[in-house]
Amino acid sequence: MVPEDSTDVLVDGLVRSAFQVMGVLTRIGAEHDLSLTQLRVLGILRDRQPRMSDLAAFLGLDKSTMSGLIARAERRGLLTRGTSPEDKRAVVVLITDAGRDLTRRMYEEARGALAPATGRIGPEQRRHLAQLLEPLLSPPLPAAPRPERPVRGTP
Amino acid sequence: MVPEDSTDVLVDGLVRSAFQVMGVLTRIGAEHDLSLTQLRVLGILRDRQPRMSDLAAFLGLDKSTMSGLIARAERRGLLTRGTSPEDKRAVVVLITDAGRDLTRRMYEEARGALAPATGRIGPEQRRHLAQLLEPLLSPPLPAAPRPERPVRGTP
DNA sequence: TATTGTTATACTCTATAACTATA
DNA sequence: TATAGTTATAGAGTATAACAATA
Repeated sequence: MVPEDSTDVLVDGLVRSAFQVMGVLTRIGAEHDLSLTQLRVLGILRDRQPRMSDLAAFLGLDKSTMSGLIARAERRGLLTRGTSPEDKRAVVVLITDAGRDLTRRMYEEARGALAPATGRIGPEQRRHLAQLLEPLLSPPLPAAPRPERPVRGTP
Repeated sequence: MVPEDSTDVLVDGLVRSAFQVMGVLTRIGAEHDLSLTQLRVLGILRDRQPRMSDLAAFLGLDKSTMSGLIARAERRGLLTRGTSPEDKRAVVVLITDAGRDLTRRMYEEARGALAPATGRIGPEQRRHLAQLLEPLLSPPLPAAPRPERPVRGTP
């Protein structure tokens, strides 16, 4: 029995946890006819109005992939495209009320679906786990950095 | 400032961590022309010989999806299909030496790619984090439950 | 009859390449 | 010239439906 390296056991746990969480989110998304990526985009848009290129860079996707993703979500009325006043080439993406509602519902469902897991430890431990996780997390997309004032979408 | 619920902060951390880890695994898989699902399948096969239906159930995918996934990986020589002696309808999936090598390399790359994150806390804390995570994890596919003895593949 | 797996089909996700418009 | 975004195209991932073989 070899003594286990602390990084190895942690990475193993993080990977297994990640697959488990992704499984839940994928299923919940699918129940609302959304891909995991679209669900993630909606989550990002809750408090941001990024440009197409911001989203593509953050998600590690090609800009052409974003075009299709955003187009399908826009067709469903979950978000709209707006123009930036500062750069006429840019397209900013804005969540709609319908998109916001759906997103809220899905994240509630995710909390419920993960409850059997998170409920296996006590509230103190949950807080402690969240605190230990925190330093590992990459910074999210900055909230609403651009533009200063909300932008008019095309309804 | 509303006091945050312990479950909410934890779920938020788990979701962000999951997207981060999936991003790393997706990139590493892509660098070896493998999808996230195929990378996961190879990881599962390291110490198991599941049937197609076991894999499909565990991954939450349709059996027809498995057929395509396994066919593409088999064409690349990463795994083979074998037959079960107990049930002539069943197909068991076996990793090849090439598949095992590639899998080991990819998981090493993942450890390296996650090192900047996991290195932000000390070894004690890494161990502690892994311990807190442990109770939340779903049980993996049982290791090599069927068959008792290894099965002959079709080389 | 029910289960295991494959095939045919259709749609989404994804990247590459070529294009337009703006900086 | 370089950057932001769209469109055309092609391959992989996915599910549904229909099917063959075995239980």
